[in-house]
Amino acid sequence: MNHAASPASQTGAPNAPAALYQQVKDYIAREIQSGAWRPGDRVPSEQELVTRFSVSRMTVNRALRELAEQGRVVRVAGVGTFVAEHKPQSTLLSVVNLQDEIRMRGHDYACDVILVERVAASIEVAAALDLHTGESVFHSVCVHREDGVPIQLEDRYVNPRVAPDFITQDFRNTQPGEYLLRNVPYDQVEHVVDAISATAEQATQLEMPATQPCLLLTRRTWTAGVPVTFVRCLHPGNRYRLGSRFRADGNPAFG
Amino acid sequence: MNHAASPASQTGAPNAPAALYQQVKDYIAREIQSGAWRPGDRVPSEQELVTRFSVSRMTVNRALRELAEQGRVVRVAGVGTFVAEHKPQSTLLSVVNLQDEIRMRGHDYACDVILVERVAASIEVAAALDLHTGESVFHSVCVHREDGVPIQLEDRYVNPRVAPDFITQDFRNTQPGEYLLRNVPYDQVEHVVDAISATAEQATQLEMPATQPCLLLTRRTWTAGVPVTFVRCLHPGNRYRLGSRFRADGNPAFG
DNA sequence: TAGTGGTCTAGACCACGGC
DNA sequence: CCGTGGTCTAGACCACTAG
Repeated sequence: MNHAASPASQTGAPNAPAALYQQVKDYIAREIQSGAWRPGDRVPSEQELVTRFSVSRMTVNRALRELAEQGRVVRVAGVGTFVAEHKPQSTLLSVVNLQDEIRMRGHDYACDVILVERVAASIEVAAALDLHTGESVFHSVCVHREDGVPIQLEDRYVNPRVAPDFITQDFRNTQPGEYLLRNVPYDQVEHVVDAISATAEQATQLEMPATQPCLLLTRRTWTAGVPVTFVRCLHPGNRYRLGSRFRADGNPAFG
Repeated sequence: MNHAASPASQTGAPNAPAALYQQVKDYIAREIQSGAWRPGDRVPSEQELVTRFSVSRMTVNRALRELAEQGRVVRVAGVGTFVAEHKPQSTLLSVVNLQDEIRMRGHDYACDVILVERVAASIEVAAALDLHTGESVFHSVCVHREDGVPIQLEDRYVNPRVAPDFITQDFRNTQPGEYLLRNVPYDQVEHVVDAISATAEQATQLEMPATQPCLLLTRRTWTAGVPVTFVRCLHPGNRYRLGSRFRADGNPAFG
């Protein structure tokens, strides 16, 4: 194995050998992927890998730490490293900011704010925002358009405790979601995707036939554990889809 | 700042101070989150942080590297580290293995294999699997059930070049997707989610009314760059949803 | 007590980009 | 040229777990 004095392992280097930690990582990943090491099997200890690859412990440690972050191995201090049980066959789908996504496609983005009001929380909204039924909440409805075509009907509820000035904003230039992102950034988010039919009113607002199935993206966000917003985004099924591309090595590349 | 001789920063330690790299990470994350450092702003160099926090460069490097992995900063070798442009408001949704998911809920899982055949690739299938139209491909159709209720109609095409024995398998005990996972593990995957209407035949197979909107999950997988399988999973909208919960600090926790 | 992983240090060499 | 980040080393101390 080549050492510190060896050719570059720099990002840009064209035909450079992989970084040492990456070589160790690849080796372990291959043993797991090939089935040579089964789930639950013990992975060689850091010290064993140090001697086997003739690298320092920090290098082996980085390889194992990153594999653990990816969920391929489980590390237990004082015990050892093990092949993760049952490669949780989960994959990731990306949910991107609509405005950025549309503009990145080079298309025109517009947002019609249909409604901004203060209402009493329904049972559902109160539960979602962790408030009492009947408490005052902010409510907004907008239609987002791509090149003039409605792409999303956004039905949003906002917790006045964390965004008291929401109701007094001028939403002609900044859409509600954008305002919240800038002023009440969240640190936790929950998403749910459903396929449903639109109501007659929703179909009208989205300028689509009522028979068209829709994608419903429901999102809740929190900041420091306090609910910020609860929003239902309704997309005509023939005008919107969620997608992702994922490479095994760790970094997802979305397209 | 406390040093090597300081109290534990071990995982298990109850009231131990955070690890030094974590403290540096937290500091930078706070400056960004609070808005003190705007997108595009330069983050102090590793050397500056080393002197400011009186820690070693490796420690600062780990903090910055992990922030870069999370997409909060962008690092350019030879130039510097910068606050990431407009936190690409993307979030992740998990797509989990259906069989595991159902069993994890404590429900009964079953799979009816409707069909396994060899067919000539249509234009669409040929494009998806990177084959020529009319080339021979394997085709299977199954219905997956949760407690007897159809949850997914799986329409799968398999590249015979990478899974030549697919057609000769006995799928009474192992379902097609499971066979592929075990024998032709993939290293790249693409997912797309749509909301569509089921055809009459599909509605019958799923034992659902034809008017019910459906979630269509289309997946393609590759191994070493070669397409493995192209599968369309159709879910009745009222019996299935995709969901995720994401914490800001890095590791998504799905529920 | 011996082995494990978790963290940290104080150096080091390298490729890159801007000056 | 210098400062930047990317990587690597050969040690070190610690807490935890098991025999």
